[in-house]
Amino acid sequence: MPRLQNSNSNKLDSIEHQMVNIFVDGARILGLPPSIGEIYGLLFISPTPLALDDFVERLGISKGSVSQGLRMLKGLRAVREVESASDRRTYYEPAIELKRLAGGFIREQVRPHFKSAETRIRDLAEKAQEIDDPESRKFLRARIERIDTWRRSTTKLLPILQKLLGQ
Amino acid sequence: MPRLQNSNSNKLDSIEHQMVNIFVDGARILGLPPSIGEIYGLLFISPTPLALDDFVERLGISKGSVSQGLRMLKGLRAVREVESASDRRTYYEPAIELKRLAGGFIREQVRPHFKSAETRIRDLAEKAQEIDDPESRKFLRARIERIDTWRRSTTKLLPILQKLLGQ
DNA sequence: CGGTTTGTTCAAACAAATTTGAACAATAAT
DNA sequence: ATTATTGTTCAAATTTGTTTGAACAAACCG
Repeated sequence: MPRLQNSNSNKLDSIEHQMVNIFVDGARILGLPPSIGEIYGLLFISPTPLALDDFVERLGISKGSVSQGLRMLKGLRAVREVESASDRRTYYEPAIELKRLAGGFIREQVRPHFKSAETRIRDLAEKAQEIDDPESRKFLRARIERIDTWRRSTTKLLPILQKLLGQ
Repeated sequence: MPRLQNSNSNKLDSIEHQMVNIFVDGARILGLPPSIGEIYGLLFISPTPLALDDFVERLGISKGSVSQGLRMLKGLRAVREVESASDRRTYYEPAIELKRLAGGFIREQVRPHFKSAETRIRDLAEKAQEIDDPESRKFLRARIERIDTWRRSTTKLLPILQKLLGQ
């Protein structure tokens, strides 16, 4: 049976909706699922902490999505749990400092890739030594060296980046 | 009818394969399709420029994929056309300077998002003025201001980033 | 010309990522 | 103890993104 809704409960109002969309776009840039953007976005404009059911109701997405989304956002240090003595539920607050958000993203999403790239490049360099033709070997070595230079430059840049986002 | 293959033609050898995989991973980090990584990766370890059919044969992917992939890579300035007087086909060479690659990616994939975000944040700021409750209005304005600060910081960072990748 | 080569386009097929929802565990309330 | 509440898990369903391949256009060749 459909029930009446007041203007603030079940349907996102226009501003909330626009804000959430901006974050969905932001998530897309970062290669994160839309639900992550929705959840963080709603939290970002909420004047009070929110619990799982609030996201389900106001975003109209499943409990499962919200649970997984919050887990990922916790991993990214983009949300924090807030304890509330009076309530069994876990409430969440957004982290809103760009530096911290960038730090979490770099740690969780960027560094692991670079770490695995390091290994794979080393493997490749070894294999390249076994090549017979000196011409080919030289060329390949130069290319592998090039990628590794990229990797090093970029890795060194990450902390600088985070620092520059500090203010 | 299956035909015999020599060891350099149809099947990627082990090193080529490993190198291509590294680039497929790289593409994933950047949110680009695997085929883009394959194409650029193969080109990166090729001592000579390659034409469309070379990619089709050596990567075993369709002509359509290669055509679209090369178009995107051209847009990103990650590959360059090389003219060859003796041949009708268009050959490609990779751009291998990190600075240039980063520049292309920023221009094509990052800036457009920021540009559209700018508009959407402005719209949002206008809408926020129409809110009646002064408390809510104040809070929302602060949040919108916060996002816009993020946007400005990040936008200002892009050229610096590119510069720092210069060596 | 008519045939061949080269490359593009785009709807359909396919693959991968995301979301759902029902089953479940854990804890609290009665 | 029994029921209600809160949150998790994960296989299946759905959605989204990627690749394919056949049809086509353009340029060249004999």
